[in-house]
Amino acid sequence: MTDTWQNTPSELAAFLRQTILFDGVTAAQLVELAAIAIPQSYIKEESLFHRGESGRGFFIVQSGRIKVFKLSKDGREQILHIFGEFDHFAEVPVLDGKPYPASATAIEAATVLFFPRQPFLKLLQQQPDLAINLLKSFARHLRHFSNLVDNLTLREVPARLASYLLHLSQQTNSAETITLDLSKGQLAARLGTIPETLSRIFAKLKRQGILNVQGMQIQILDLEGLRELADQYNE
Amino acid sequence: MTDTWQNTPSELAAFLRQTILFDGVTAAQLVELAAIAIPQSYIKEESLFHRGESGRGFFIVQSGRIKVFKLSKDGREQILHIFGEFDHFAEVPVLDGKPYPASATAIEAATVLFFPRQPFLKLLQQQPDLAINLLKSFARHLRHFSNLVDNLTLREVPARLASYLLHLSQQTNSAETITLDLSKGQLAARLGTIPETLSRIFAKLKRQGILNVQGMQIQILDLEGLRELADQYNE
DNA sequence: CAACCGCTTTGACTTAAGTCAAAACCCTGG
DNA sequence: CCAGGGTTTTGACTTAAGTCAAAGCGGTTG
Repeated sequence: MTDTWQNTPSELAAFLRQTILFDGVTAAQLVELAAIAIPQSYIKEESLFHRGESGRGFFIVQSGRIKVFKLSKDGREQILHIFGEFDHFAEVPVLDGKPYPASATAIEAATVLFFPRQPFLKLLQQQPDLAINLLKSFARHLRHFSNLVDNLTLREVPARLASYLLHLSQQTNSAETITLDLSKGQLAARLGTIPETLSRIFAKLKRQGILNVQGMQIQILDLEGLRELADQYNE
Repeated sequence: MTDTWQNTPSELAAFLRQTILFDGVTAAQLVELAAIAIPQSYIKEESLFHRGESGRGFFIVQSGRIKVFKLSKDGREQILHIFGEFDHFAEVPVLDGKPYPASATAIEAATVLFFPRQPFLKLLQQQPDLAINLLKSFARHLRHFSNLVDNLTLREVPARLASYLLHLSQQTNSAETITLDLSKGQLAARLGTIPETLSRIFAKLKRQGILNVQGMQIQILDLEGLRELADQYNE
């Protein structure tokens, strides 16, 4: 990890203004917040923190992507969440003072702003709007988790993959052809499975004429079929 | 569901004072909160709300227990959380205005206080301390979920059961012999499995001399063995 | 006290998904 | 342009856990 200092205070404030977390915060408050933020940069695969470490503060992503994940005793990985530009994460330890419940690693080169716990807590108490914003963001996370649990335990892997692809295809309105935003290995960890299983499911969907797969390029040949698959319960 | 009105305002305030959510709230504020609370009572197995319904408000448990759960398309149930006295739940829809992400049912006769969304939101904005309390409680829930995910996907059923039993035995300091707080069927749904599987695991642990099981009474014969089992990663 | 209903257990079987190992496939960098 | 490293795929096999059906076991209630 490298501390970076190329952000001028006003650049920082301009960036913070774009995050949902600080939406509606006054200019003066934004300056205070910017004052406690510590810019950091991470190279690909570099770890931000490990499960169990004491929670020194939380992060906002300026560029790149960060994965938050759990590891099983024998090393299998379950990705809980992937955060990109303007997202913030690891606020839980800020509030309860306990250790990070999961680990975080940059899946590509990334720059983040680090907000140390104590100074941030003080600002949080002074700024009710900020607390409400944070509450909304927690609500979003809780929803995400409740979704994740039902995906992982109540639906099988093909259905999870189908949902994921449909979700991707909605985001990129290029509909027909989509590009995976993760390596197959990482996608497996996101979907709660292993690369071999994922690979086999891709092969099956190809055989069934639902998809065309070459590398990270996925062509959806049978959208309806994919929807049906996902419909083993969706959102 | 029955509306009940036997709570006098001061009784209500006295009760609210005991919840973590309203810890540190001034007496005046407590009165305001009590004024918007609607006491309700539910019989065993009665539903409080279903996944997908619009989120009209949240609840605090006065007595009894409520389970919050997800259902798979073919009817399998995954319990996300069980709430007891002084606990509050379903605040997420209050903050984001979206539908309930899961369903809730009384697992035994219960009385709850219902707080309608809009009036509560107004109070929330006026009371920064309340917002902080709610943030802490969200933090607790998020931790719970992150734990749940790793249990359900990274550990197998015997380990989950072992953890559950150890957890129970810690709560009730009666160590050796514990009483399940859920029927076996419900326990299975909590652990992310089905009654048959749970039953078989109990049988195996009996055979191995780790447990003695008769009905809801569990005797831990080999604490160390149980710990090892759970140690396929615990918190 | 017997009939009945719901929970729990047991048995036999199926299946989704994981393991282990080897081959194929890309790249990327010298 | 080729070598070598990581990633992905394929194959053969194992295994945890689910399904379906039947039996066992209370325990409540008329």
